[in-house]
Amino acid sequence: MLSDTYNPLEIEEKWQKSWDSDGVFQVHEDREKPKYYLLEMFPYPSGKIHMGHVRNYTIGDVVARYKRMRGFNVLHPMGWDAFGMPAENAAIQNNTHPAAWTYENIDSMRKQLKRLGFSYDWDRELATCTPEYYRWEQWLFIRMFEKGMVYRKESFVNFCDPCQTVLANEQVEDGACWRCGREVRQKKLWQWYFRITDYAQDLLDYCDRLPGWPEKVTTMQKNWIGKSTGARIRFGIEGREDGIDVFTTRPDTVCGASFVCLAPEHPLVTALAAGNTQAPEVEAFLGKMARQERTAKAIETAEKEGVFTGSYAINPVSGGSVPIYAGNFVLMEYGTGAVMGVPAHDQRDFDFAARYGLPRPVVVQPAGEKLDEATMQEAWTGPGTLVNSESFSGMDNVAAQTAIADWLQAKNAGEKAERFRLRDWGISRQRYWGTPIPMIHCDTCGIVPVPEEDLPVRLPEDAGLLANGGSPLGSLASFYEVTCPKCGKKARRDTDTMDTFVESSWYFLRYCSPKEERAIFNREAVAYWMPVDQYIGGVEHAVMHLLYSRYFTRVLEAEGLVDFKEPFTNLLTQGMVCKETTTCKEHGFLYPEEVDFSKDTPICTKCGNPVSIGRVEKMSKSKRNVVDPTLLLDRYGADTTRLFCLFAAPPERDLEWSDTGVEGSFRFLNRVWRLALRYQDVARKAVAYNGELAALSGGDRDVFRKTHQTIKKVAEDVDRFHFNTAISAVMELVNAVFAAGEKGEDIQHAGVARHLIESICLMLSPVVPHFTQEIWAALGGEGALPEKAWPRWREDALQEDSILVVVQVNGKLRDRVTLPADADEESIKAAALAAEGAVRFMEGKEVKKVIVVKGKLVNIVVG
RNA sequence: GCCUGGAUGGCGGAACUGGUAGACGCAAGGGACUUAAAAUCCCUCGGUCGAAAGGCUGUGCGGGUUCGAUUCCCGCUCCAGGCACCA
Repeated sequence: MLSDTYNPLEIEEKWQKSWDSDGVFQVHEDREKPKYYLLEMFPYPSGKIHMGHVRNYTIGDVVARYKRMRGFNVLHPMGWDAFGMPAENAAIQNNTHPAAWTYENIDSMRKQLKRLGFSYDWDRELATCTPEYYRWEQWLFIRMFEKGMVYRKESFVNFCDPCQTVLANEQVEDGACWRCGREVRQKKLWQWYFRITDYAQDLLDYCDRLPGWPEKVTTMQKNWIGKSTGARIRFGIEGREDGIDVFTTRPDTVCGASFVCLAPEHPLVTALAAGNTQAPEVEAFLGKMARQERTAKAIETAEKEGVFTGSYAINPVSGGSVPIYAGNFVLMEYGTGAVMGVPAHDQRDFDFAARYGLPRPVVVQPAGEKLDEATMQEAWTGPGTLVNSESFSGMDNVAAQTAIADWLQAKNAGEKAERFRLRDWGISRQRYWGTPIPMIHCDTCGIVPVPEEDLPVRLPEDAGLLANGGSPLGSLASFYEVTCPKCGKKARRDTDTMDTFVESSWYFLRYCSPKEERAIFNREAVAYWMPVDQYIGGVEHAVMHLLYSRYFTRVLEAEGLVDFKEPFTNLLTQGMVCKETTTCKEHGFLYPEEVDFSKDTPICTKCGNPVSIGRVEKMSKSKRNVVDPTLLLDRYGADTTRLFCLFAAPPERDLEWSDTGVEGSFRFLNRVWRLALRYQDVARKAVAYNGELAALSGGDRDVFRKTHQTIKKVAEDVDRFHFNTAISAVMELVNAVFAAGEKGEDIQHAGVARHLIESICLMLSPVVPHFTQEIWAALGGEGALPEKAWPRWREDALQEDSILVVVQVNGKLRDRVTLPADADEESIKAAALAAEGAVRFMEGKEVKKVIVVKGKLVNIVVG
């Protein structure tokens, strides 16, 4: 029996316990059933779940439960992306240990997720900060090192001298340290890199073989990899034996080069300036560059500037001499770290030449136009015929690209070349809370990996964090003092940790056998479960995380550990949950509960100062524009919270949070509850009707038809992840039943009533599992609802008796006619031409054309 | 700056392959029930003209293709995400 009122908190706890003790969501490899691996991006354990998590995991849970009802053996795991900077920041702020802080957060977040009733197999839970997890990451790192997939090189980091610490890009605000506010400089450090560029071509090729991914994501990845074809051209240097290799996509314009520009870090810059009058200026420029932020955004928005090195380069085709500059718009990591400047045919070069008064010779003349160096307002980047280009003059510029590259190759001064924008993946972090890099530096033997039997290299738990945010590992002798595994002499352990993207690049494999102690994963388990059938997570991960995971899978494939290259067959990128930010002058970003919105101007509850309302942005802990779902859980329960998240917007769309509307979802559940109450007595004794529609009449017929139509619609909508419209469809069904009752056409047939309530329970069970289970049980339904089969619909029960045809005249709606469902085209046309509303607009005009869309619309064209 | 998306009533959204724009829900207004309130139920609800019937207009802006465009094409504007050390 159902209680008179819907009491979510009681019901939810009861069924969660019941499912838990029955092990309903535990899964094992089962060859009898088709497998389905559903994965949601695991969370960083920040302490509290936020609406973004609730949304992401609700979407995943609905799909997991739906697939299970459709007969799949569903793997649906959850865990924690537990290493990362916030733990260190919190540790400094609250004087706790990152580990203690992290594990506490995991405990409280696990509780919250459990309250939401997600169908996870909690036996598979993992946390990346445990030695059981990261030892396999270290093991893999060493294998990659042995295969040459890992190397070291010098590169720059943001460094704050007063704090003596490396800063993340996020920790640099307008070129200054977030902690002390002083200017940040670029410091060179030796760092570890993964050779992801080895796979650039393969990662690119497979972007077109991922039909289950949104095209926008593969497009973004293609652009990120950024393949370009062109040529490497070697310019000579006056007075020197060596030369400068430039990469260009426009070898056809080589004779139009009026300068060569090097990246500031290019090794030749100081060498070329040495001993000439430009030396001091070059030095000043490099000093300035060392203070400039190195994010792509900063580089590309900064004004193009450069400095003459005092040396000249020799054009290998024209033999001309051009000045060599160093410039802030040339990236050392891309191409060769040097470009040739062709102002007439490249806008960036045009701007640079304008600033430094460099000539801009025209070498490509477009058809029907005459470019003139003196009067050009912008670069010409289109096609044309080569001029002033030695023996290549008169040639079509596209043909010349190959011709010039071939010519250069013959002269040993260049060749055709491909370049990728993608750079190798730098993974060294000068931080504490991460996976220790399992390497030892020995003065005698060089770099030696930690022997496998010594893994894991554990993070020392007694390390006290430094107030400035620096890693304690570098000054913790008990950690770094080791003996060399090769020669036994004193050596130093690597004190850097890995980028946390490394952990998330293979966790999906570990879920298949999370407790495996002898290997990174159990190969049979991985062979059964992988690849992930459906991966769900925020769009913000469209490039980096997903690309790194694809790369890791390739590395493992090359190692022979897995036999597939792509980890995720289908991808759903959900939109972000956004909210406006609130800032107080004194206290910075404020949580919504720290703002008093009751006055005309919002007030900071800490100091009483007015609060300024900022842009609507992705909810994030650092911006504090987060909504705490526990408030909703306490008030409405998990089912209403889940229902609202799905109903508010389709998954791929961003969701601007508003508190209103949750009430409506709660109201809907209460409405369904009352519907169940109304029919429970008759339905409990009945068997669900499963006969022909034709055998029913009146309200029974309408309700039965509407129920089947709804079953069909909901299945179709869930299949394409349109949960909001699926829910709307059930709302319409419920409304129709109530409306029929109002009209005196209430359900008479007990079997139809039972079929209705059962169908609603089954259809809504992935969304509101506790609620539907309670009603199901009240009808006398046995067992766990999540284990039942998805309802089927009868084709004969979908048939309407009549159709509504819209009548347009010249594309404007003029009338509607109702016709028998089997009306043929001729009778539809005749009815439309006779429709009163249409006739008025046809008077005195000639009917030129009649377009009939069968069963839907007639458009009469008159003139 | 570059790459990728998005924009529809007061609000969230719907319209699946070009075919009734605004389903479903929120908010608002009116009514019923109630001593009253809550809950519930019913009605109205893009703008504009009109007493009504009905007309005109309307999917960020400007063009185009089409019998017909929220949907396709071209050119913009604004917003969001990513840009390699936030995750």
